[in-house]
Amino acid sequence: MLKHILLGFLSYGSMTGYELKSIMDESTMHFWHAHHSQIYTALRSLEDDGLVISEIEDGDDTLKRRVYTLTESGRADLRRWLDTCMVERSAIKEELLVRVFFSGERNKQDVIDELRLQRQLHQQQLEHYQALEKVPFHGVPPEEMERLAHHGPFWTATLRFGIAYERSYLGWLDDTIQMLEQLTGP
Amino acid sequence: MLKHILLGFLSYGSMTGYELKSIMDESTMHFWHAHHSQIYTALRSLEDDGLVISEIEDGDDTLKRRVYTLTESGRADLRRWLDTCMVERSAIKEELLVRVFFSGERNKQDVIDELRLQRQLHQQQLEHYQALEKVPFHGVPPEEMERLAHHGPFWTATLRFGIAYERSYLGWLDDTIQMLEQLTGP
DNA sequence: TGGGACATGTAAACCGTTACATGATTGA
DNA sequence: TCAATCATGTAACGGTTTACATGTCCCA
Repeated sequence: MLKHILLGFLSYGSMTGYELKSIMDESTMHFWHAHHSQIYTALRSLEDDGLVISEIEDGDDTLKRRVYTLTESGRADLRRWLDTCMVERSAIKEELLVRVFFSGERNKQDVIDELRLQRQLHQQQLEHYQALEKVPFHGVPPEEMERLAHHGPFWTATLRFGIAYERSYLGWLDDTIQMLEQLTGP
Repeated sequence: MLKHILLGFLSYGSMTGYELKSIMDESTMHFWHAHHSQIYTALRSLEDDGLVISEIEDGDDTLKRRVYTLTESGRADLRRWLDTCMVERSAIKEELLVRVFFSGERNKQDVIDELRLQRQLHQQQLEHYQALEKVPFHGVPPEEMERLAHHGPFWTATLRFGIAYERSYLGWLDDTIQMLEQLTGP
């Protein structure tokens, strides 16, 4: 998955590992994230497979930025991946739900407090998405905007997913907090 | 995470790896899943750490069922884990969103077809949850129901999450399909 | 001159998936 | 006797996280 994300971003233009990490933190963060260590090793592995090539940016200064460029083989691999439709749902892994599931023996107020904290976090996340929605092409340099304009609707769609998800999450948290408050016993 | 799920189920009563896999497939499946291979190795590792003990069920027949039982140490570990509140949101990893994000160069109809297939899958999943909701304590043997009754509201809460999630997912898919249909160009 | 952003990596540990592998029990 | 279900495991591989490790550039 990460490899295809990297190929996807490199299809927009050549970039360093650091830039890929930054752009992911600004855009795919809410549906796929990766640590910088993972990105650097994935890029090396993509290079071993001939899907990208790298070169050190003009070596007149000591700061060595390794710029990665998509190869034809890499572009073909990306296209093949995109053209192969997903035929399953992607599975959810939500730690909070595991905790709620096993919370039958916990102190009721502790559970409520935990859900209220999560409520805050998800509220913040919702506000973050809503702010991003107002600034289309956040993180895209102005000179690239025109060339990438036709990606806009797709980027916006993923953002709308995030907004719908957080709203639904907040609704569930509110319902569950209310249910717990009405529950008798500890 | 998986280890705490196993400890959680073993806190209800002693079980084999096979039973733990079955019970997970019926209950935590929609927010955490694991393969049997992972469960068997995790149980061995929990035993190495002294959190569970196992014994082969009365050896008069050749069928060897290894029954795991929570130790005091395991129970304490579970309690410690539950008493340590989560202080971050759990991150999402949704492959479909990655695909949508990079779908700007794809054939529009292919994307719509992919989303429609996902629509079917999520519709099925919603119906599955709605069926489960009507049968409280599905998968719990009748003689255990009373003892586990106070877990009911928590189990139901996770199911309600699943229902809200799938409804929200379906709404997003419909919106996104509609957006794509109105989009000009290939 | 110190801190923060920029920039890149390695190593170990851990988690998760897929494939391989075996064998018993039960009911049709 | 055949298939489904019960039952348990190992091995290889790949993905992910955490910690360790280093050094530059630029601004205050």
